[in-house]
Amino acid sequence: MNDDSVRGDGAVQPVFDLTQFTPYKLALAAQLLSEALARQYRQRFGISIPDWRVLVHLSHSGGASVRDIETSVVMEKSKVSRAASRLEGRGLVAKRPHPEDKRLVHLSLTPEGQALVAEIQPLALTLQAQIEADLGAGFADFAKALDLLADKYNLQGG
Amino acid sequence: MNDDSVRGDGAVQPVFDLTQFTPYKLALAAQLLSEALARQYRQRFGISIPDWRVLVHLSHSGGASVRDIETSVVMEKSKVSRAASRLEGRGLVAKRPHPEDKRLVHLSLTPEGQALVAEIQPLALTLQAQIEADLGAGFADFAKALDLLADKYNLQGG
DNA sequence: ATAAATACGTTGCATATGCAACGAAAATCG
DNA sequence: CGATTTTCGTTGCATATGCAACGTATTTAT
Repeated sequence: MNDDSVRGDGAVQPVFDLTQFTPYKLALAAQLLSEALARQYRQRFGISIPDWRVLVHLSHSGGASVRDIETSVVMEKSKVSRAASRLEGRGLVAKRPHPEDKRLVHLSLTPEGQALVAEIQPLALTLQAQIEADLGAGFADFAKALDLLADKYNLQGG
Repeated sequence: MNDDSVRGDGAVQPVFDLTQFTPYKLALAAQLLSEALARQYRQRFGISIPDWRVLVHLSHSGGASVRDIETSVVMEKSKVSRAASRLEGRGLVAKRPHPEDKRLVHLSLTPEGQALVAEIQPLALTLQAQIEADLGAGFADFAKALDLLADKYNLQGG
């Protein structure tokens, strides 16, 4: 990444190889893994990754507002809103007005939604186990590094 | 991630926390880092990440076809084609017919394109250095893990 | 040599996305 | 209290994306 080459004018121009650039590697690994996952979710259950994230968060939390999901799974609120509408249309999620704060929309899984999550989770757990096996002893450090980067580059460039 | 909870019917349902799911963490870190980078590129140079990838590859290779870029930086050919057209429109990239194979479009940087790359590269190198500093001794292993995952999940789910 | 199959790059189309604007509701301030 | 600000969720709009289809060119097979 950092070998230097001398140009005709004598100035030094670092040789830059995109494939050795960490943000690129990170984006690539994330893209490939997401695509692999998305293929499964889509083919077998007809849901997208945003859908999946909403479903999982609702399963985990037992119910949440759009804003809750926006912050906890880091999705634009419009993306959450649209995913929720899609899922409601499929009968997987119920939208109810919040009794105390009428601005909020309370989202929760329907029984059908719970059943779907119960079906998909094993796939995710299997993938997780596979990744942990792939990375072996280095897995914990890898996960920590991801957390560190996400924390450091969360809003702002460092 | 793998704590189990017992449901009313006696069956065991693993508790699944999206935020501990590695594909999610990976996607999140990649997204945040990409956004930080994209902000800089866009604000200061008016280019997108696909544009940047094409520019860098052309700088590194000295010239390439759409297909070359598609495979080496893992971008859909339509994405490459559109980025190349945008960049041509801005005078940063030249499109020429390939002399031997008339199916190919030979892309190369114009002097203006070279100048732009020379301006942007320091930003990228700085970010790279920062990331390496953030991760410290663990950087090399982290990079290796990314390569391993990208390799393993390249086309297919493992 | 001719036909069929493949490769390359562009474009049309349907969908997904981010962002800003909006209306409704709640919180804060004077 | 009443007025202003802020919050929440949805939607309109411009843009970006993936995928398939297409025209052209080359390679392979007959």
